[in-house]
Amino acid sequence: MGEMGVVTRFAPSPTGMLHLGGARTALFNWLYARHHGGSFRLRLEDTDRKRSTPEAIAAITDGLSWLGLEWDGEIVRQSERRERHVAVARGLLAAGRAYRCYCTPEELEAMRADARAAGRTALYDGRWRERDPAEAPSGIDPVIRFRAPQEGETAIDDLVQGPVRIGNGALDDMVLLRADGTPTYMLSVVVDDHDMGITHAIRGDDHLTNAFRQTQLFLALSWQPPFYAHIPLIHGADGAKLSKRHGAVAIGAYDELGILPEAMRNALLRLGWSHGDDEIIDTDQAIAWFDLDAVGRGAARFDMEKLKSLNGHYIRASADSALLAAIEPRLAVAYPLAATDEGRRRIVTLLPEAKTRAKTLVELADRLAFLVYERPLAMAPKAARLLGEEGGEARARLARLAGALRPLAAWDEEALESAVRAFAEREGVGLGKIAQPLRAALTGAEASPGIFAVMAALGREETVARVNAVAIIAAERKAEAEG
RNA sequence: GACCCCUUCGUCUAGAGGUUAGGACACCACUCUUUCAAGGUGGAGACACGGGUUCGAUUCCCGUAGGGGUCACCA
Repeated sequence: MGEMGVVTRFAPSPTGMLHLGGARTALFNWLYARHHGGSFRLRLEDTDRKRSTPEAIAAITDGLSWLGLEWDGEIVRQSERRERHVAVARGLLAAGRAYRCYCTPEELEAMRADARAAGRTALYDGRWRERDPAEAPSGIDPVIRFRAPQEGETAIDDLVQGPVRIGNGALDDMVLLRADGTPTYMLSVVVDDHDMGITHAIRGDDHLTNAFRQTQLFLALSWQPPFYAHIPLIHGADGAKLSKRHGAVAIGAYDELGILPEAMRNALLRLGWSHGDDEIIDTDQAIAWFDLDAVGRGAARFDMEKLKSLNGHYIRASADSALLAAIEPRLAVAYPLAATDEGRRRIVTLLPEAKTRAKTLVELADRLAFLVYERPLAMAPKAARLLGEEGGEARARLARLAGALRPLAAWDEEALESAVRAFAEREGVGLGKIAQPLRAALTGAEASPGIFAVMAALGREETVARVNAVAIIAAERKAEAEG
């Protein structure tokens, strides 16, 4: 309910992948828009055509879709709005709020080198600001620079950072139009934010100083700047800004790891934002609670372990059908049986048990894989140890157990449990003495979901067959050796 | 270097001028138990430092240190 008219935007440059930082920026914009009943726009800042690729665009839209952050309206591609940007720059030029600068790149470089050597900030010194264009050297295409205010200061009332101000002397006359006539990012952002009616620009705080420059431009254009909210960056394990070299991983990698989008949203939300002691916050709750005033100002590091813990929670809360759909393809790659009715039946039967044990879909699939193995099962070393040697007591007992189980009237968890317990009593051993070798025989591993659930999922035929595969053969070999 | 921002357990964080400084993940122990998990119970673990202001500061102010960000005809 809320004030209509809130318009946020996620405005990445499609030059690489969508990583955690970008994903969180998108999430915050999306949440803020949804919370206020406004709209969330997607804009591609592709003014640097050389570096913008279709692959990168797909990476962004795929990433957002996976995260469940639907944008409203059409995607705006900045490169397609070039004429408008140029027109605005020309207007500024005509109004005397911009001017032509004929410096060569070499000249600018020398200027900066001098400034650095003198211990000054390497700002453009405005050498063409008041110079007569008649003095323009021939053969040089000029850039158009903004005639920025040199006195006073520029202030923004940032929704996260609070009031921040900077002396105008710390800013220089930025380039609006390049020598080839194309608009720069700084111009495009201002024009597009205005034209799109963006009310709130929520972005990483690496843009904080840009906000001052952009505010100056808005003022020069007599436009109303949006509210700014600069959220702290997510840092890598080394404490530095996430970048391609510093652990920036594409959001899609988390999908491959078996992370659920809702867990990712929850994790990202809790990075720099909190609501008292609440940790598990689903998306509806997040929309209801989210606001900018609870966003912290310190950079946070991403913790994979916490994500996995959250993911485990959301896996446990997921419907079995959804989990089946997610893991079946993963399993079917190696085990075709997973994609059959029988395979699916086994998986679905065991899912309620198995999902309490997995922190990722990959783990879940791994723990369920034994259900769709072909016989004979490969035994893990520890599992083989549980079985003991061929002809040994453990295997002999398993052979007797198979005989006891085969004629069971009902084949469900409850019936199986009482049958096995009764068998253990008859044998005069603890349940563990039966359950562990049985687990090895049925799963090939020493750890698995509850053994009765495993048997129920495998079904009578497969259970008996797997037990006999390790027990009968061994017994026969022993008989052979003795006879 | 200049400008700007930040600093509570290992990590993410709550918190208020007076609290046993709370929670979560991770860690340890116990419990449950057919294994492994999950669950339950308990434990260890933090206010960067120095000055102020104040009856009292971790909280407010100023410094210091440390960390981060920005200084392109990239975005």
